[in-house]
Amino acid sequence: MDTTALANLLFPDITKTIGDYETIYPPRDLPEGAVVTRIAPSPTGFVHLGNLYNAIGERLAHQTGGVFYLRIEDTDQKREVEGAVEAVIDAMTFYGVHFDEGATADGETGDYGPYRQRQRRELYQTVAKSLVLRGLAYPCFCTEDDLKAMHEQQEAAKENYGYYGKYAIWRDRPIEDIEAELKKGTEWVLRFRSEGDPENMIPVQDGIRGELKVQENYTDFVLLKSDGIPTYHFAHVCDDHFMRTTHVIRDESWLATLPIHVQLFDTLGWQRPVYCHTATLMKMDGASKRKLSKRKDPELALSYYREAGFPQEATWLYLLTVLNSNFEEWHLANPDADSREFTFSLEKMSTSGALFDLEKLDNICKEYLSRKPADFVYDGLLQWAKEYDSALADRMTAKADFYKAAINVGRVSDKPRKDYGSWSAAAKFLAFYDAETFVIEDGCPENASGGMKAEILNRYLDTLDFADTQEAWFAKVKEITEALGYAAQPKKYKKNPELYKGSIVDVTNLLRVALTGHQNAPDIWEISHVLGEDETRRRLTDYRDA
RNA sequence: GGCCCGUUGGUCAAGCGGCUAAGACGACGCCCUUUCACGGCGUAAUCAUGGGUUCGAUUCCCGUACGGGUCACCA
Repeated sequence: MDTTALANLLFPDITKTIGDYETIYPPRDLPEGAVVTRIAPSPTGFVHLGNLYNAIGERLAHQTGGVFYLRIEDTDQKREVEGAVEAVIDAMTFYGVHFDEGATADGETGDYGPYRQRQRRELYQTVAKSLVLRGLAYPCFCTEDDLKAMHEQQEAAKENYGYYGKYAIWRDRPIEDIEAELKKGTEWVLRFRSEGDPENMIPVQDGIRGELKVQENYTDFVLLKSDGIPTYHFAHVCDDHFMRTTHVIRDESWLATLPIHVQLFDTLGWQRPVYCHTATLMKMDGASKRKLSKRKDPELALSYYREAGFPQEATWLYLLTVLNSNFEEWHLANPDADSREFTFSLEKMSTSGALFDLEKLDNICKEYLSRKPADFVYDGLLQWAKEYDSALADRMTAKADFYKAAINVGRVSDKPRKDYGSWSAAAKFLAFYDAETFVIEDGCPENASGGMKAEILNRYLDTLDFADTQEAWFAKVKEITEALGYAAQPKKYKKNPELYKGSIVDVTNLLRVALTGHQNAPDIWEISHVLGEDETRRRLTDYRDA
């Protein structure tokens, strides 16, 4: 076979060589050990948790004086959605992920571009042509139906699926046949001519998993699709070589095609990057685990967390505890330190698929928010509200001091409350403070309902004096409690329930429901002072008369 | 079906040949407490399984089971 003739037949317009590109994209001038990595999403409009998960590469890159960039894998035009690139950048920016180079909303920055694969067509074709020249690639004119029939045949014969051996019908065709098809205008793909033997096991060093042994690839996989655009496999190898990527961090589902990638790097004589295959986040489905699914699981979408309003930094705290097994310990020892001060290491990454634990996320967020000053919480909530609850945003803006005071209840203490872990939960929790959103949600405690309700509230209203200190106020509550036949100490009531109508818990909970609509709410005295005397009296009276 | 990856308590996990097998979340119990919280203390684990290697395996090797992933001109 005259490979030069074939190469020119297939790629008449390609005049550059691989060597030219080596000059265009020289090795990066970086310190020893610097990590160059990236995230490489496809612009489907769906930004998922995994994208953020793999953005952990940023920390690795910046911690070593390396580079973190964004590449857009838009080789599948069918799946592309308008505005998807902006969505990725927006989501990453929201979570504080910073790119040193790569695609931007309206263009790109950096010397190793273009960073959108479809704009790198010439580069891929140049590499493809060189492979044809070396006799390592050839055109295949099979139709989709041909391939389907082949697959069925293999299934029936219980043979391995794929384009190989006797099934690789275009592998050794004479150039005349190829020319004839080309003349007819038949669509073709470019396939890699694999010399691999499935008996050979290739050792691959994985940055997370250690030494892996993969079977050598024996199928003639597709390099270039019929539209001349590369498959993921080919684009990945060309790009990560010429963009001088040192570490490829990606989901473990790519482990299955690792043999192809390794084979490509090796035959092109390029140094393989360090592959780092992360474990897939799982979810419980009935009794079994399964991969988080785009269709079934809303929590796979990154927007889910933003909408729910989990604070960005706290979301990272959770992700980091899942990603790096020694992070949690570090964070416990340095609760106020920025998570970026933590030295991230690949070796500490988990290799088995973890169940995504929303409960723990919530707990981490609660802990995080409880340590923040009221102003911070106010700002965060307001920002969230502007996007997802404009009515709340308006109220917060109109009554900023009031909302700050409400947020501050139970906060200034060495044991701050942990009432909410997300902005949406905060919005719900704080609703009772504002007269505009106040509703009674819980019932009155049993021992205080009926006849005693009005009695208790009347007595309380009579003695209520906003000038009282918290101590004086509580002394009065106790007086009322005892005067009406309730035990001032819950313990006493527990011991002799027959001696009392109930305990102080019933009395205070009644007040709590009247003022907040809930049996679970912070300190009554503090709340009252946020509400002000008029509103406090109004609520107590309304509840008495209800 | 082929190939690949994984398997320590309900969940996340530490452990990298010798330990009473950390810690966190959740659960439960107790305590603190003038209410709601917060907090403190405590309870619960035959490291999937069989066989090696070794004086000694949760840790190393092989098999089995189970779980997951992947076998496209999608990434």
